[in-house]
Amino acid sequence: MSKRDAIIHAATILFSTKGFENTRMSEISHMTGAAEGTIFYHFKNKEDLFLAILEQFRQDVMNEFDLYLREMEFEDGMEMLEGVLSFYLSLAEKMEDRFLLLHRHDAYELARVNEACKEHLESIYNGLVNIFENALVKGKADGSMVSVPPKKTALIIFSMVDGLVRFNTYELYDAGSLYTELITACRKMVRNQDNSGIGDKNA
Amino acid sequence: MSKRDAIIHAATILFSTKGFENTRMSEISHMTGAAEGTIFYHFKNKEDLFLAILEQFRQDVMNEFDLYLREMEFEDGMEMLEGVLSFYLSLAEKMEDRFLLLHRHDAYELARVNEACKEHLESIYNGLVNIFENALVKGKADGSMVSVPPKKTALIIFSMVDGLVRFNTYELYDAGSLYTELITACRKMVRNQDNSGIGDKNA
DNA sequence: ACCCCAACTGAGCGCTCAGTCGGTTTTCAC
DNA sequence: GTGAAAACCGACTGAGCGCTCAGTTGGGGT
Repeated sequence: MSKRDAIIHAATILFSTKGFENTRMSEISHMTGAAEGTIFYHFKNKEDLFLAILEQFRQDVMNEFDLYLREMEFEDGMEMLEGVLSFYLSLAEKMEDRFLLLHRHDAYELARVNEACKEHLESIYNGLVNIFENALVKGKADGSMVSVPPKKTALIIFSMVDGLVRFNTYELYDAGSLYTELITACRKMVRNQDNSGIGDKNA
Repeated sequence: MSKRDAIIHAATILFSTKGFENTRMSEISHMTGAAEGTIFYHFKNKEDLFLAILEQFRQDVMNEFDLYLREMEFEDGMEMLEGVLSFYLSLAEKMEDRFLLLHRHDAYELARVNEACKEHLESIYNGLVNIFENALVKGKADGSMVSVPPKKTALIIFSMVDGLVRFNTYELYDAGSLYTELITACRKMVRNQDNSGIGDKNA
């Protein structure tokens, strides 16, 4: 592992757990065994290091999803949605620290003044929401779901699952025990079962 | 308005928009006209000031909900859920800065080392989730909803609405345009009508 | 053997900022 | 009016931190 990679790795953990501001360059240095000067040799400043981490995260997440979607074959949109949901949750567990990074405010702060950062963030979010949206479009086409506005519904589903992951990292509730309820809730939201008009056929 | 109140007010805005770490005591001083020494006369340190803000927020939110629930009379649980949802969203707009504070990571960070902070946070979240839960229990009792696990469903609904508010503050999507979809989604999740055997409550 | 240069080093500079302290003003009970 | 306490003030301190820079190292090319 090169010094540069080691620095990115250590900084990811520290930025995630302690936050950008609360992480000292000296800590990263100490954790990697690299001198402080070395960090500034590879990254022009602390902010630049942060962006490198974000970019790496984006690539890794998208790669994971690409691989997953390529190797899976879904019967219909409903099945795809469920698959994508649970894969998202497993990813959030597997890459826990970096998801935490996304759930901090540091990146959004930086995005206000740094165009590159804003692009990274939007690209990450759009990528994720698109995956859900694709499932919804597929489900609509094959009749496994009712006709819902795909983009908006995707956003709602995303905010739901993202919120749960957040609960977990905040350690306020055990979100893990909510996974089955989450899937059930999503299914109810979009399933095609009673053919009523959208929501107004009350028994 | 006393100096102390002015300090809390200014600090709330600054902590919300700039974050705890990024807010200088000198800024709070400048914004209020109070000298820096005065801030430390009223609050023993920066952290203590932060906790005072949190506590104030908790009280205000709970007061608002108490008032709302007292003056409203709901036909059934379903109506209550919708009312509570939209009131939550309007509150988030009205108290935008303080909700932003809740969506930052500062408080959760502090909660790890500060017991009082953790208690404030849990009390805020439990208070909010309970409100949704009460609506679900009511709906279950009066038959306007299917039988769902109230606590878990309340958590899911809460994470959904909270996620939307977050989108808004992050300015990534216009969550406002999603409000009607949100209500629809919730209704589908819990409504009592002919379901294909999942939850079978009678009309 | 020699050079070159990318990689790396770490002491230290310049600055920032939470918190202090000695003092002044305001308030108010008697 | 008087005294004392509460409220307020702001220059100052000192620890901490991002970043610099002059110098070292080591491996590959000739």
